[in-house]
Amino acid sequence: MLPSGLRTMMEDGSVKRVTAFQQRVYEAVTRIPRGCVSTYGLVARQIGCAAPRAVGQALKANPYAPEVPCHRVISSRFEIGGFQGATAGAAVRRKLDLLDREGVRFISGRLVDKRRVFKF
DNA sequence: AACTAAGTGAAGT
DNA sequence: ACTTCACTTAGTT
Repeated sequence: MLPSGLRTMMEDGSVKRVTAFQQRVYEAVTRIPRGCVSTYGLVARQIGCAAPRAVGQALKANPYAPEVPCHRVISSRFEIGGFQGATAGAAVRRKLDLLDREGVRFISGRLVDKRRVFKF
């Protein structure tokens, strides 16, 4: 059971439960500008968390897409990372497409221009 | 107790 | 430079 202050009513009437940790993750990710990316590790460091995997878990549960641009978070080795619960397949291709539309390119699974990494 | 959308370093190819 | 592999991390269920 979660604290009662951490509920969010969605437009369709459903209620999503968002933990304090998730709110910290979403707040940080919202600051990543269009055309840039960050990494799970950098987001974790930014919010004072030592476990980047926990950031991935929070983004997987992101109820605020696309307002919280979770597609702009990739792995520290400049690989694409996951999207909508998948680490491969159609969902990840959509993530690549979203980034491509913002001018962020990947070649053979790796981010081309490392200057696009937003350092907070 | 088990499971992660990860990170790191080490060792192999 | 690339690919595994083992180990670690901490938040959620």
